[in-house]
Amino acid sequence: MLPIVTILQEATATALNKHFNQTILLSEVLVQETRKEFEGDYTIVIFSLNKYKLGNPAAIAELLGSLLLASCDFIVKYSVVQGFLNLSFHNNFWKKFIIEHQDADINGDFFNSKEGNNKKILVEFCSPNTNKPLHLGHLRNLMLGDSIIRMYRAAGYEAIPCCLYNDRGIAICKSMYAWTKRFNGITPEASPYNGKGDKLIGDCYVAFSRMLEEEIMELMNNQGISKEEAEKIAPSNLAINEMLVKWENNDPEIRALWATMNGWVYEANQKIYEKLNIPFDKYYYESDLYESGRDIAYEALTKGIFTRREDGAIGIDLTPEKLDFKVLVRSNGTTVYMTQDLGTADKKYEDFGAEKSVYVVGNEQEYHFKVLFLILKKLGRTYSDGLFHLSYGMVNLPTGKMKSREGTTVEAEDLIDEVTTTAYENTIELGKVEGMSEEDVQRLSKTLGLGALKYFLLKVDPTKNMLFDPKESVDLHGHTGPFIQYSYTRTASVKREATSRNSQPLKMEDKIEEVIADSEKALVKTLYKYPALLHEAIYSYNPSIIANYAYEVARDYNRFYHDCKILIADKPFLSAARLAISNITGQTLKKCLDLLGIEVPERM
RNA sequence: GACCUCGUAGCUCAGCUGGAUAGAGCAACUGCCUUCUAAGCAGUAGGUCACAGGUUCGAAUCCUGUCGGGGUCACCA
Repeated sequence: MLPIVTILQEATATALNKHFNQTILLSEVLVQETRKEFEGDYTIVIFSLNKYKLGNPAAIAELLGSLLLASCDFIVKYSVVQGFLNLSFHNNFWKKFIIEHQDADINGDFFNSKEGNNKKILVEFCSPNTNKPLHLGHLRNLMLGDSIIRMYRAAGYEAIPCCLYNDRGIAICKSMYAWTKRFNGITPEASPYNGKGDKLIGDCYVAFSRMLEEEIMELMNNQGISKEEAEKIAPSNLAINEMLVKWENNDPEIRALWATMNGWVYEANQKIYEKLNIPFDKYYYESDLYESGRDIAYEALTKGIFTRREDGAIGIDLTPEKLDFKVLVRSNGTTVYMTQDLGTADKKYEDFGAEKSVYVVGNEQEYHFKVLFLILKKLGRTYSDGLFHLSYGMVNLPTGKMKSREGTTVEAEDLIDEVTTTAYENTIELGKVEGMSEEDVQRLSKTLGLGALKYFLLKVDPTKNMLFDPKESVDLHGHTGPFIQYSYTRTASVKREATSRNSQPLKMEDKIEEVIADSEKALVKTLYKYPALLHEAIYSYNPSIIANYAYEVARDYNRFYHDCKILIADKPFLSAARLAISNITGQTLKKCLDLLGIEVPERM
């Protein structure tokens, strides 16, 4: 089924082409929903055709109106207001939609498309370091990545979630060194960590910074040297550099410590992924990949794509692209971050052969990915056109920026626990626990708490920086996840009640006029838009489109619910129609939330 | 310094491929539960769409400039 906008564009172009013997492009025909203060369903903006010099807009609108009325059987009337042609659809059009979709299921054709044709798309997200716990920024990342995966699956792609662990390097050495110095013998099982090894490692990382600061202060005071000089000779800094060298030389002791401490973090993170219900199909580790781009670099050098600079460094001159010379192998023969990414890109393609590959990474790395993709293209990688950096904005706190070294972060796990607790308290307070076991209440609280958190982070345009207000994130009213979940439970409740009353489905012969009155129409029109919005959300890698649409559906439904009695004993056809609308709404809300990774309860 | 990005109600955000009187939520104030769940609905109030020019039938939306916030510009990751 073609989207209605396309149908109207085609009908308009066909009618006018014939009448004026001109070629009007579909894309030049502007079709939009009629504003609610005017009569009509869809509007054609005649001004948009000005460039074809067809004549006075009002006259063209009249003409087009009569042509469309004749050619499109679903149009029942039209009106012209200035240069706007407002088209009213026959109630049958909406009724047909309701009848055809009253049994639609979230796994069915209406809610999913096949446009992906089972093509593979790899989505890398989260990308944690192993030297500290996951924080709020990772949560935004995780939820975006998960939602992208879900949206692509709904569009018929084979979407593969993967996670790259930055498990080596100087940062991990900092935590390791601090642990040996200050925490030796303390394991995640010890108090106050209660099994949370990521927190222990995070504390080590912070401890290292303090230790180093103390040393630098002491050196500066005692030896009267500058801060830069003090940094160079501070024992802790010397020690971690030595550690890094030992690690690279496979020193058994260092490697063992490294493996143990990383293990703590993997375990802790895994628990969080499980809590969030965000699984990965594949994990990559920097420690396996960090030298993998070297061969590519040397090969590119022989092909003349890369060049050797006078100082011996190998890289690529991107000044023609108005970028700089990018070094990929240092003059001492070691590789850089970008080189590793070249190797990783090849490895991913080797593993999955995905035509599309998305990196969900913060916008501070835009330059990095711009250069990376450009180099891969110059290297002639066939997959390079399918690479996309989903660049998302930072999450700020009311108190300012998060800095892990200063301990001003919001840790992911704490936040998840907090929203769950708040949801629990609210559920109790509202007296919604009747007939529920303690276990039910716990499960509901988790569903609602996570719903609130995920929705809060996903409703904002991913490319924009956002402010995280802890109070607002656990709110259950208004433009929130729980509001949408609540709206779903209303549909579920109506459905249960209808089943017990044995309501019959809507049939074609049921009265049209009463079935789609004004009270129902706004909601039906909103429901009708789902496929177009899914397409738009996928096309723009933007789950917030789905989030905001779900809110629109929920709001329209609650208005409808308030204005219309759904289960009316004396008017079975009307009841059937409203029940059908309610059911479609329920599935739409469930599907939208599912695309956002949010579960729905049946009661709340 | 150069480049990128953002600036919409007290706060958080929609709207931005140019279209009709700029929309929500939160916060404030008013109403509405004997009814399919009030985690809801309806209403009041709140705006020079940062500012100044330009493009045109029409600009929150496009262009230029100014101001303000954020980011990037490594042989760091």
